[in-house]
Amino acid sequence: MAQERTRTPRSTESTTEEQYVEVIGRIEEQGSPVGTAAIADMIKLSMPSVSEMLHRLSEKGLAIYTPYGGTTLSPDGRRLYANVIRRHRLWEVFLERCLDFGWEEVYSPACELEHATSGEVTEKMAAFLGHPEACPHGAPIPSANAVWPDARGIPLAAANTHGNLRVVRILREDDADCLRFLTDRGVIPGALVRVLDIAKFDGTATLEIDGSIKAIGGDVALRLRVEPDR
Amino acid sequence: MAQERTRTPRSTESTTEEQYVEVIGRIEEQGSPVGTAAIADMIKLSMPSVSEMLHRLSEKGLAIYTPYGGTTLSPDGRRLYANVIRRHRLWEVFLERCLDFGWEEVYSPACELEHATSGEVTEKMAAFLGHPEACPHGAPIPSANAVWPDARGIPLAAANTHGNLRVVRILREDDADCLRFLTDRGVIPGALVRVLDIAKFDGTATLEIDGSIKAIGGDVALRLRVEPDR
DNA sequence: CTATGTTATTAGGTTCGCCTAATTTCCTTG
DNA sequence: CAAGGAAATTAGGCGAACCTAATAACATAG
Repeated sequence: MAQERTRTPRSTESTTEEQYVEVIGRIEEQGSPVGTAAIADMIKLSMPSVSEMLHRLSEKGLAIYTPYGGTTLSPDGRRLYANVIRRHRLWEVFLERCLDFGWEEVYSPACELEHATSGEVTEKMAAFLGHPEACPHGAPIPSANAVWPDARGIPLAAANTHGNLRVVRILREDDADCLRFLTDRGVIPGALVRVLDIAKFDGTATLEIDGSIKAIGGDVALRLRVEPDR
Repeated sequence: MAQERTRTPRSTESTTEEQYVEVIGRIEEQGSPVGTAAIADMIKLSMPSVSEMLHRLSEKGLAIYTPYGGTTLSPDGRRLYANVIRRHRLWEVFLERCLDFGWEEVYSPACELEHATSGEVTEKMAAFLGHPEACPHGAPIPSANAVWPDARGIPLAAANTHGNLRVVRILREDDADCLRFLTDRGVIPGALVRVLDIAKFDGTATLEIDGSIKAIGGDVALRLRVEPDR
């Protein structure tokens, strides 16, 4: 309602700024260069809008931005990023575990909730959920003081081809279509798979899952993280 | 994050508009006349800002606004109001029941969350919480199709002075100080009280609660709703 | 029935976020 | 190393939501 004029009792960052910081962080984490175009593409806004906001984030000390040269999160920006991701992924856990959403559906409602969540609510949620260390996609949840747990899993292509592998994480949790595709094939976090082949040519993977054989395109295979099953 | 440009997949109402509608609805429900000043006061904005927004709400068909003459919610506005209140109070139930917030603290975090909650999340929350009919303050939660359950309780002053009464609702759930005051005295929803006296002069009430005697000022007493204890 | 104060609106201005069109910078390829 | 194209920025504008100062409407008390 109103009365509390604290839109968000976190600091002075607007929802919009948080969104930009989140997008920049995600691109950085993918290892891609953080260009204005990449941000604009992911956030679905025009490049001039992004360019303008980068100046603002830079002034605010959240990003390090060199015109024509790309963008990085500053230490403050990285702290905020960890915080936003923490809120986001805790909501994802809640939505899947308590509200009966599928793991492939939790991303977007979490995006809406994350910016409306105070620190107090965040920490009480974490306690309520038993301080989970990963979201339903297997991605790590940073601690309240912005420390990241060790990322679990290695790329499928890097795994020993012999022996059983446990799927521990799937990247690009925003790509609902891809997640549904993988769900169809049984490739979900926690699944046990065996690699029959990975094509040298384009990375297409042939997997045995639950006794049946499934093929996964190279692009998608790159998004899987696995661990040897002990 | 981004990608989903649906700020809120409900309709086309902005967060801001929802806030105004909520405030107007609450004032209406109190029975007070809905003047620009009352809205401005509750929402903590200047009167010109409110005046401007009333024109916009009027155009959008959410409010019926006569310049110099006051405002009412339109049927559409009333529907939206019920919807916002539903989200708000479901969050309050969740915050109190699951996250260990006190009933006097749930109001403002719920204000932040309510505008970021899609219909799908709302209904799954309702199911998760067992379709509660009242918030922690005893206020009714409208159904998904905007039907209000019967309001429980009668004003303290209207209750039979002899016999035990059950506190079933406390109005003005936004007034945290008052709620804390009442908590101190054990006047919380569900408490059993006996009226020893209600001053004719100013309504000051003398109550017996849990074996001890407590006085409650007339203004506050007006906010209590009770039921005869069977 | 006029004077006065309260209530409300109009006028005019700001900031934030966003856009399109025009221009600039940079990189690459012939 | 010039030319072309991709990437990015600047220029100029717009709407939403806010504000202060100035003005108008209404209600009521003398």
